[in-house]
Amino acid sequence: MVTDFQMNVYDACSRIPKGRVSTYKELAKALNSKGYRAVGSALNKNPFSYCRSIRGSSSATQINLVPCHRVVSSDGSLGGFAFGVSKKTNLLKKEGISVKANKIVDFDNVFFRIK
DNA sequence: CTCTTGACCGACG
DNA sequence: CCGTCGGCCAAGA
Repeated sequence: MVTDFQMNVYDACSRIPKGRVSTYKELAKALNSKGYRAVGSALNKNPFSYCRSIRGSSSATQINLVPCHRVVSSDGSLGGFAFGVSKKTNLLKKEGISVKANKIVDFDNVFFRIK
């Protein structure tokens, strides 16, 4: 089942624009909480994962999927990913974010602060 | 209700 | 620049 907390996490996460990244801490803060770890756990169970084949590619912009790969650790390192960090790296690069040695390049520049 | 387990964080040595 | 440690918080056993 999906708890309220988790939904809040997914919602906050989905606000991160393409080509930018945020942190677990920032997400928690947006939820008015200090449960950084809990946020990570929630993303881990993310039922709306980006890796789920975006079939059709038809047209519609119905993407209600949560871009959980745009969430990294507060020190700029990648953090984790349910389908493997390498997968996460690829997705990020595909969006124009460079990653090196398991860290976001120019982190301060691509960091997105949630309202 | 009480552990235990994380995609975490910050301070310290 | 490591590795450890204590603190956080939600879920699940």
